[in-house]
Amino acid sequence: MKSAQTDIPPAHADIFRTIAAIPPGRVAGYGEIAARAGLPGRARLVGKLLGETPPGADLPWYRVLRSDGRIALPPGSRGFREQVRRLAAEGVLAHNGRVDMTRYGWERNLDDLLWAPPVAAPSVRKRSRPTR
DNA sequence: GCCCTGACGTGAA
DNA sequence: ATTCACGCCAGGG
Repeated sequence: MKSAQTDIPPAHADIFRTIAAIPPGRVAGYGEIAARAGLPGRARLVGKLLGETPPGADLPWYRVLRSDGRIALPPGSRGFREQVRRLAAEGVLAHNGRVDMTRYGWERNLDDLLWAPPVAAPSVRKRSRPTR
């Protein structure tokens, strides 16, 4: 019986589940999601699905970025700004539409070791430059 | 069936 | 940093 009411292909379900599993404050690439969902090389499928997914969906779609840390949506678009805002709300800062994957990436183990959090806060911290 | 178009990724120039 | 060509796959015309 193929009662067709939930026409959600298992592959899609796996992708959604994987996206939902991205830890808050972390981000992952389309390809990474596909691979984790057991569909290596299917990055485009992930993008396709998110494109079909309504903004109000109960899914952390904003934690998915391009492999280079760039936001995939058109710069300046509604969704783009929305994504930047949502990420910022989690502490993930984007500069010029780009996020530092070595710092916020789901798999940043390597960097984690190198980054060795300098416990004490340096008093000579440079102030963010005025604009840009 | 062919061609083009995507919230993509990677390697080469 | 940019641009191109491919690879990949689902849809649409």
